[in-house]
Amino acid sequence: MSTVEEESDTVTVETVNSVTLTQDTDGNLILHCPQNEADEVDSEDSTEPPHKRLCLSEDDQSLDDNTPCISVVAVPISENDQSFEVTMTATTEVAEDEINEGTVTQIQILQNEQLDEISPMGNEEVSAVSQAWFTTKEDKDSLTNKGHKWKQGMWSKEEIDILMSNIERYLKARGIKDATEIIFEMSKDERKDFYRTIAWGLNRPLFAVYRRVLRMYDDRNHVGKYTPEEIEKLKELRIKHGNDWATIGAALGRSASSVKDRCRLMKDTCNTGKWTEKEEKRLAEVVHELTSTEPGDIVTQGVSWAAVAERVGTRSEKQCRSKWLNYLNWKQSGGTEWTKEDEINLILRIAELEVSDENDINWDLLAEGWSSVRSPQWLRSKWWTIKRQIANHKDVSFPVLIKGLKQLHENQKNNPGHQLSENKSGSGLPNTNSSSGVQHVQIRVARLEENAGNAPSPMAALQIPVQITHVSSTDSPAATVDSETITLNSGTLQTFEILPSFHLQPTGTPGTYLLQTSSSQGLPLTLTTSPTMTLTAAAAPASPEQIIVHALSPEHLLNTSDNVTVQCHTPSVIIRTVAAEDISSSVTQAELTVDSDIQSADLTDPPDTLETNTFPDDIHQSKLRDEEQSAYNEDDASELMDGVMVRTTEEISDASLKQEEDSHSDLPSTYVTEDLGSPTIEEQVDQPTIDDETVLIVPSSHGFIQTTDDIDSESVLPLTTLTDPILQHHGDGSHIIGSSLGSPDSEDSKDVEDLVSCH
DNA sequence: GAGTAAGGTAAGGGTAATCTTACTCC
DNA sequence: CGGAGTAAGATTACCCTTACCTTACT
Repeated sequence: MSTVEEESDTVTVETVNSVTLTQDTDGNLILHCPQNEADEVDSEDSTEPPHKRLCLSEDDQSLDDNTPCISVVAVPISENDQSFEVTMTATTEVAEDEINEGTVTQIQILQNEQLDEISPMGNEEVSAVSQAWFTTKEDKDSLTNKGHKWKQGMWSKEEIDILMSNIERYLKARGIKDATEIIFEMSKDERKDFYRTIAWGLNRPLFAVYRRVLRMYDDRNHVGKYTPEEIEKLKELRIKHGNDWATIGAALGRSASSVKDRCRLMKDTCNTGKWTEKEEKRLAEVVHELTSTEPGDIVTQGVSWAAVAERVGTRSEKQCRSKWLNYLNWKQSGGTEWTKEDEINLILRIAELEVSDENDINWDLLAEGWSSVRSPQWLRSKWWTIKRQIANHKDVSFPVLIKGLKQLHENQKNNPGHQLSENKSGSGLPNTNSSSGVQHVQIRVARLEENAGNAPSPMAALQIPVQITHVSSTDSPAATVDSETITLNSGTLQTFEILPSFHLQPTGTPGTYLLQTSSSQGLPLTLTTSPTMTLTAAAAPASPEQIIVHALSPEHLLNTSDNVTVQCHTPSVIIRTVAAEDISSSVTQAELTVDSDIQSADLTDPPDTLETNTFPDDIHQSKLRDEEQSAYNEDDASELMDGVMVRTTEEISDASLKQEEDSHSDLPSTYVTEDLGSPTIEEQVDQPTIDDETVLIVPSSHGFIQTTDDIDSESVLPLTTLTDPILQHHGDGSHIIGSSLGSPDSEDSKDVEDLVSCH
């Protein structure tokens, strides 16, 4: 898949026919190369075993520009063991057909006695970009003319990982403990090739790598906010040393760039706070003057803010820029107010771009002709605000983020009656009494990516994309809402994405994961797999008092090839609530059994050992995400809300709920009720329903039924047919609880509210 | 001494996050 | 009137690129 450009004569290439792939908790694929195979390629008689590194190769041809880039980190298992582990991470989009057709047909082991002299990255493509210092325009033009492109902008986590890994390897190879020794203490000669070496696998100019490394290891960087004392001292030093930032920084214990940046904000003549009309007028005049534009013209680029600030006199360049781009430019040109519809439009437009990386968005283009957009920069900041509605937006892929936001806002659009503002007054949560203090937690099974034809391993069995949101039905739902997106790469054979939800972490018990919130909300949910999937909610002190579990619509799943869901693969689904004090001795509060005819995947199947030409999806996540997004685009948003809903609640005090309680006097501790705002159609045991969702409410005096209650099967809700479209699609499922949710959209809308308010 | 690679500095545009302020609602 | 909540505006620490300079090596 990628090869080494500079193969020296000392390099020999052997092909290994099979390796074992596993996956670590980060979703990285670990390739285990058996020692015997490694030995086979060890043809040299040298007393010291040759270094080996791994090379994924599509064929014998050299790389071209379209070659997908996979970062490979090869780590020897031990000094004496010729086995090694390789971590691979896909870094660019890979066409899935390439994957499925097995274009990666060989894994080559290269051996070289001076491996690190060739590449620390093993198989990384040697980017001409990363090996060029180029800071001059000529250098850039030269590379551009040769068809090279390189990454700019903020470093991604993947890039930093690669960089750190490279540095680590460099240090290890030379027995150096601390990178700062090299960076700050060694002479140029001593650290020869350091930057070139660690730049492998990074499509950034060497200079960018150099700057990044300096920042990373400079302990005078990231010191934080300047204290008033520091500011005073900085002023003195500035007078004394002028623009000698290195000296000032040294005296202040700050990096040169830090003091330089801070000084940019400090102008004796600078005002702070609200701009006066006079200042605004002056700023506008200066901007138009310096850009040779007329009042009313949109000016967002080509402004020398230092020059503007100089002329404005009372504000710094940053202040001028911010004021202009975020307000004045728009005001001057007669822009319109930004509305909620604009927000939805923004998400839709971004989604339409179908970019896999946020950096690929052309904000200038996006902002063009959009009267309520104040500037491309402002639009981007607006996007940032929207994005932050998802708590862990940083942890998810861009397509997934878009997908979640799109769904969220589409639902809002479709269900304006469930806006947060209405929630606030209680109308958005008709099933709960706003005075009850009841909190809701929603868990939505979102979507699953499956590598077709392969059964999951036990550890990979639970690949349940879930979306969890907390909603308080108190007056301030937003305050308690948390939501985030999970991406799970469980096992080697399946990849899936999870919409905004909680972190799912392995617990150490095979097949058991712990769902954790990123906030202090304390909602540990334990998911266990086979043969029955169990969702266990442990009631932490701050835990919510309602749990709602959704299963995806069957259409959503079955319209895709990766229709593996809990419902599809397990004979039953049990949803339990447990008291916080004893989560381990989980007590069934409600059991929802969902028979499924679908046995497309056996959760207990042992893990497969992959052939080298079998590429796991994980490597191609970006592609899958693209697919996922496109699949999503085809879905009706409401479909996502179809499915099973189980809810437990401590206090169900609203009238409608009480009504239902009355109607279910035969189920003293179990209530079947309508979904939020939806009429309820209760189903008797074993009665099929034709509803999209089933709701089960289990009251508990503590939000969760005490573990000591030890509810057995008798106390489990009576069976009824669950009319889950998923199940219907797969034949008739027998279900325990049935309750109609006449308006899935309304629930959908609530999800949206939850998400919107989660930040 | 010239050429070149590597390292370095300063300027300034930009981003992401927090802080502050103004406003609204009760 | 005042407190709480919220959104918008302001601020700022840090990031990144560009242009140009310096140093060391061949």
